[in-house]
Amino acid sequence: MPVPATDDAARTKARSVKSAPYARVKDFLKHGLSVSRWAPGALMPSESELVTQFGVSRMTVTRALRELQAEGLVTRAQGLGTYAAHLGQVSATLTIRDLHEEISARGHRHQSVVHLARAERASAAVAGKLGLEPGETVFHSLIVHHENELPLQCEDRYVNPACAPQYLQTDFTTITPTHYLLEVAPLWEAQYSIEAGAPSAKEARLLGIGAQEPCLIIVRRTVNREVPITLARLVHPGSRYRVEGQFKP
Amino acid sequence: MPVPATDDAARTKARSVKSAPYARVKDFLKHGLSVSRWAPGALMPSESELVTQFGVSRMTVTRALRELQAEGLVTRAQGLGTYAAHLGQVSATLTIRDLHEEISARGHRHQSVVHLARAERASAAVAGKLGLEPGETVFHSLIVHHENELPLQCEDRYVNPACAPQYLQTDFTTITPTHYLLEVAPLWEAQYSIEAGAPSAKEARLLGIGAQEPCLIIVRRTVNREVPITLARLVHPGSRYRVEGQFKP
DNA sequence: TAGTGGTCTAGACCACAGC
DNA sequence: CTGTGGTCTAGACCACTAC
Repeated sequence: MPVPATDDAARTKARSVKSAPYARVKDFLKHGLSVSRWAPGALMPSESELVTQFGVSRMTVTRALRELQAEGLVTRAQGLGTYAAHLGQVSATLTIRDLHEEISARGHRHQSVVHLARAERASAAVAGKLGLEPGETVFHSLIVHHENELPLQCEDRYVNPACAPQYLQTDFTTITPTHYLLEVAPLWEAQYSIEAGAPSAKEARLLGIGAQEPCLIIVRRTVNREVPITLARLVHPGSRYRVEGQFKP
Repeated sequence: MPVPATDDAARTKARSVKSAPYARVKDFLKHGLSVSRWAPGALMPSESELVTQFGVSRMTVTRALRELQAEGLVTRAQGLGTYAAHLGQVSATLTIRDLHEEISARGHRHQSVVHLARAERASAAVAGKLGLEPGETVFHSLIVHHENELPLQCEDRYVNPACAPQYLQTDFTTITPTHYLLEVAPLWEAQYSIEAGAPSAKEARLLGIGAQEPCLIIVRRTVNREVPITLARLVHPGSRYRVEGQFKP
């Protein structure tokens, strides 16, 4: 028989059983919420109650509650208390990956065919959404992405030249616009909509599908620190693409 | 000249200018990330550096960094340091609201037509996804939701009876299944997929649309603490519905 | 051994809500 | 006035990494 239980083993065991105090408080509250111990809108234990109940300091309890608040499971109000949240609307996390990564992750080949990459004068509609004046210069690219030689996405994109002056010099056959723009402006906000619709005649031709085939259309507008960066319309054949996501409290 | 600055005024000004110390640290780092002061993957200032730089305690710095980590803007490793995150994949927040609330919020009328609400024996496919044995009892509802008398969603749903025994007693003309299930099981996880496709013949008939019309189809599976609750297929005419969301670091 | 993050403590002051 | 959350401090011990 080897040496008796080492410190390491004892510590590992203790950790796996007790985990961190703040996590124990958090799990206690989370579990109570999941079994409706506190109904939505009900008053939950105060910080000081949890302090005495768990025998930990207030900072520890505060951290647990703050994380639950960040996750949307409780709402807190100064002077009032902590309340179980109404989960009437569920915020799900939808991960939008760079298409090149997504295809590579599947072990498939990704190929970009550049149909357009030039400077244009902005139309009124485009200018409005990119914060430009109509007639100002705007970069416009039209790229069809293939997965194993099968067209997967038609990417029609307008870019604000002020945010990415080198945009047109990029080799889009090796770097996707999304990837390039992420490097140029790594922190941004985006609004998007997802809808089903028929492709335009041009899109149908580029994607090699029928004019009636349902397509998943994502329209995304990206801004960085109040400055609009880019406007993209991504059209996918419905039979070849779907968006997946999950919600996890 | 009026009375010298009151305490209140001084405090308000101080607050609006300085805000909370942890927020100042956070904003400093966030701003640096947005202007590429630290490129993705680069080493960022250590906690102790920030402590001396801002003249605050370590707990304050820690909080700022922990929140940035939770937001996915930095990655941290014990013994190594804090690194600017690669934002190769963007997690967007997609809010799925109860359809009744969504329609009401637009100031429109919502009407549910119940085409089916009964117990069935689970098929192999449904049983597998709900954690049941084939042939076990499962609740099945088929409801068409209308917005101002126009069909908007065909909701085909299977429910695990163990999670919602009273499901079939619910009056679905006044309470949506989503709303009811949220009350029965307030804390849950969901996986879903969004795709474009043609409706089935039955769905086309129920929605009053052509068999070729593109539809936005959401398939959602919901589980609560390892127990599958419900499986839903939501079919919307592409011309009448879209999903919107946003990403905000 | 030195530097990093991960966590906890025991106090403290403040702002806010309700009585 | 009391109780609530919101925040900060100055220290502490630990685990991990790299040299």
